[in-house]
Amino acid sequence: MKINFYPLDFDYQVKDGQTYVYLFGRTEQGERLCVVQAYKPYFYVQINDIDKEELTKKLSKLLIENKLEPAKVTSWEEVEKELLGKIQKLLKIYVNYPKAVPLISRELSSWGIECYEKDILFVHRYLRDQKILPMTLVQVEGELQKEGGLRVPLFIATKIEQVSHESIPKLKMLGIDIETYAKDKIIDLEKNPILMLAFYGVDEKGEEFRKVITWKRFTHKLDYLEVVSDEAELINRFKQVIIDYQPDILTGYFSDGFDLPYIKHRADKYHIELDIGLDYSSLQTGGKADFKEGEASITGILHLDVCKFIRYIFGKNLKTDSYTLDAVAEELIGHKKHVVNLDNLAHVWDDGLKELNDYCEYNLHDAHLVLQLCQKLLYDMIEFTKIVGLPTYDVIRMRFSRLVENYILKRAIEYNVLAPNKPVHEEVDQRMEETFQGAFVYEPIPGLYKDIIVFDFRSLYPSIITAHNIGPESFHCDCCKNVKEARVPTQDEYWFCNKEKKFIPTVLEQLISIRADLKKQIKEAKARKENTTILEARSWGIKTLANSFYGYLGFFGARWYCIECARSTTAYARNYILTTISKAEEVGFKVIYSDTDSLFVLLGEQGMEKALKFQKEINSHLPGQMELELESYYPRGIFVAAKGASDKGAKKRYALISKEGKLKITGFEMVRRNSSLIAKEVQEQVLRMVLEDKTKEAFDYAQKMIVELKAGKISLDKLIIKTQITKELKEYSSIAPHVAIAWQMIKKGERIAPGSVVQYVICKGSGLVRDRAKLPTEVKDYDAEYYLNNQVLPAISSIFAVLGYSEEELTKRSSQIGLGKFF
DNA sequence: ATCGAGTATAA
DNA sequence: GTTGCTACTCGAT
Repeated sequence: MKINFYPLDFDYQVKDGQTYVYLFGRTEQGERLCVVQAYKPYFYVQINDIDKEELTKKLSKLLIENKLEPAKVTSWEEVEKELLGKIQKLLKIYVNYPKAVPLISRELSSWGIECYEKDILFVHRYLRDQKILPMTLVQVEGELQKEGGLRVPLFIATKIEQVSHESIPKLKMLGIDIETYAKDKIIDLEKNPILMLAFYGVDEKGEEFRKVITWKRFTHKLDYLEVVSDEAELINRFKQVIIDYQPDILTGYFSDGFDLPYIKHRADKYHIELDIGLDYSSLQTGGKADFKEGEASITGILHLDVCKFIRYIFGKNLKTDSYTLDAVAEELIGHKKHVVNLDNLAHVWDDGLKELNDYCEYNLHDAHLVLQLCQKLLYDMIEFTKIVGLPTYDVIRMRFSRLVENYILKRAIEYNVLAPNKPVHEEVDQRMEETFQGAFVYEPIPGLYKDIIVFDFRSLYPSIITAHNIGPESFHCDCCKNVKEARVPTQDEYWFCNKEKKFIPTVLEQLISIRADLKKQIKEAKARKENTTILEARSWGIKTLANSFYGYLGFFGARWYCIECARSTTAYARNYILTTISKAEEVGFKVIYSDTDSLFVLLGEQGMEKALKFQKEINSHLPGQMELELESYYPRGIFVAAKGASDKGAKKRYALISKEGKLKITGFEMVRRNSSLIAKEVQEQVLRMVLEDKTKEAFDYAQKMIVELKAGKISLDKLIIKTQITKELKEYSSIAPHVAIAWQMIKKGERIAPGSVVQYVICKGSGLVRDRAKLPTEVKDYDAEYYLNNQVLPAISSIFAVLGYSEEELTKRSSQIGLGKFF
C-alpha cells in the first residue's frame, strides 16, 4: 500500500529492541496519520591506526548497565569519510537504542578511541539520512495497522521517499493564551491560578474557532465564553478542546516559557494528566515558568512558540526593538494594542466585576494575534525547515549558528563528510581568547556633499569565501604552499587550496547561486502578477543562512570553527575595498566614505556613464560570485565631525537624501533607541531641511524647538528615554539612570529581567541624573536643561557645525525669548 | 581631564 | 554568528 503524506511532527520510541521513528502528519487527502519506520542508531569511531579485529572483539562483548536495558553494540561496518579534508578509516557502530550512543561512545573514548557524530539527535539523523524534508510530500510504502494505540491511524512503513518539494498547502492551527492571577504583579505559579484561557483557531477551510474558558460567574454576553466551576475544570477543558479540535499546529507567544509550563504546573497540582499527545503522552515542558529558556512539546502536535522564532531569527527584519506581542503584532499585522490594565485583573476578579468582560475580550484578542502572527510567519518557518531539513519545531528554536551548522550537517551526507566534534569546555575557553581584525572604515571629512554615488559589494563576505575557497578543509592544503595566488593578502602565513573547491565554500556557493536564481524567478513572477510570498520567504531564508557562514566560522562553539578562515575573509574584504578605493581615485573620482563593503564617491563633473564604466571595470577583475553594484545616486549627503575633533569625520554617522526625497539616516541619535523622541524628531527635521538645501529654515526650526523645550511645552511621551537592562541588577557596578529606574520598578513589584527595556524621564531637581530619573507616570516637571544639553543639542549641533553655525547661535534667541516669556 | 562601564548601532 | 583601531553618555576619580 502506498500513501502520499506530509510529515509535520516527529518522535521516536524503542520497542522490543527496535527503534522506531514516528512521523505525525496528514495524508495528501487531509487525513491525520502517524507513519512509523524502524531505524538504527549509530555513530563513528576512527580506526586509522587501530587493530580492527581486536576492537570489534571488545565491542561485541561490551555491555553497559542502564536503568531499563543495558546498552550494547549490535553491529558495525567499515567506512571511509572525509574529516576536515582528510580521508579517515572509520567504524560505523550501531547500537541497540538511541540513548546507548552517548553511553557506548563515552566508554570508547575512555579507551582512547576518537568518536564522531555521537551527539547527533536520532530523529535528525533519520531525516537527513532518509533525505526527508518535513512539511513536504513524501510517499510511504507499507501497511495500515488496525490497532495502533494512538489517537490517529498508524501506518508501518517499509519505504519512504520524497516525492515533491512543495510544502503542505493547508494547516489547522490553534493559538492559545492564558491570563493568570497576579496581585502586585507577582507571578507565582504555585499560589496563583489560571483565571482564563483563550483559543483562536482556524481550520483548513479557513473557518474560525473562538473560545475563552474562565471559572468566575459574571454577567456577560460573550458567545465564545465558557464558564466552568473551577480552575481544575478549566484545565480539563483545555485538554479536551485540544483533543477535540485536532490542530496540526498549536501556537503561542512565549508559550515555551510561560503559558504551557504554567498550565502544566497547575495541572500537576490537581493531578490532572495532560495526555494530549497523539500517542497519549503528556505535554512536556522543560524549565519552569520563570522566564528562563525552556521548551514545551506535545507529541504529534507541532508546537510553535512564535516569540522564539522572532527573537532568534526574524527580529532582525523588524524595526521594533521590543519583542512584546503588542509591538511585534503592530508591525507585522498592523494591529493596535487592546487597552486593558492587566494589573487590575486580580482585583476585578476578586470582586467579580463586569469588567471581566474586557479581560476575556483581551484574552481572546491575544490568542487571535498569536494565531495571525503564526500564519504570517509560517511561510518563513516552513522555508527554513526545508532548507535546513529538520523539524519546524527545532528550526524555529535555533539561533543562526545552529541553523548554519545543521544545514552543513545535511549537506555533509552528500559529500561523504564526517562532522567534526563540538569543542569541549577547555577548547571553548581557548577559542574565546582568539580575536581577529574586522572591516575597514574610511574616515570621512565632515561636510555637506552633492551628487554622491554609492557602490557596494553584493554579499561581500559570502562571495569572498566562495571565490577564494575559504574553509577549514582548504586551509593550508599540501598542494598550494608555493602557489602565489592562494596566499591571503596581509596574512602572509595563510593560504587556501587553489586546485580543488572544498566542502564549505562549495555548499555556500550553491546557496548563493540558488538565491540568485530565486531572485530571477521572483522578478518574473512579479511581472506576471503572481504571488511571490513563498519565493520571497525562501530567498530571505537562504540569504540569512549564507550571511551567517562568516560569523559561524569565527564562532567558538562551531564544529567547523576556523578562525583563520574568518580572519582571511575580513583580510580579503579589506584588500578589495582598499583596492577599489584606489582605483576609483585613479580614474578621477573623489572618494568620501567607505565602510566594509561600500564605497561613496562624488560624481563631480563626470557623468553617470563614467560611474558605470568604473563599475564594469572593477567587476571585470573580480573572481567568482563577487560583484560590485551601483547601489544608488544621492543628490545630497552630510557627514558630521567626530566629537571634539572638528576636522575628523565621525565614522558610521551620516545622512543621505534620495532623488525621491527619501532620507537614509545612519548611526545618528535618530535611529537609536536610547535617545528621546524629541531629540530624534528635531534631528530628523533638521537633517531633512539641510539635505533639502533649506539651511535657514533648519536653523529657525531648531531655534523654535529649543524655545519650546525650555518653556516646558514638550509633551511627556517625547521625553521618554528607553534603555535595556542587560544583566541582573545586582551585577551592575555603576548605577546609571536606567539601573536606578529598574530598582524603582522592582520596588513597585514589576519584573525586571535581563532583556527588559525600561523607560524614564529626567526631571528637575538637584543631584545626580540617576536621582532625577522618574517613571513616565510620576513626572511633574521635566528638566529642560538636561534635555537641551544632553539630548537635543548633541543631536543637532554636529549637523549645524558642518554648516558653520555654533551652539551659541542656536541657543541665543531661545535664552532671550525664553527668559522673556518666563519672567 | 580622563577612564571604565554600559548601551547601542553598522556592516 | 562576527568585529568595529565605532561613538556616545554617565559616574567615578
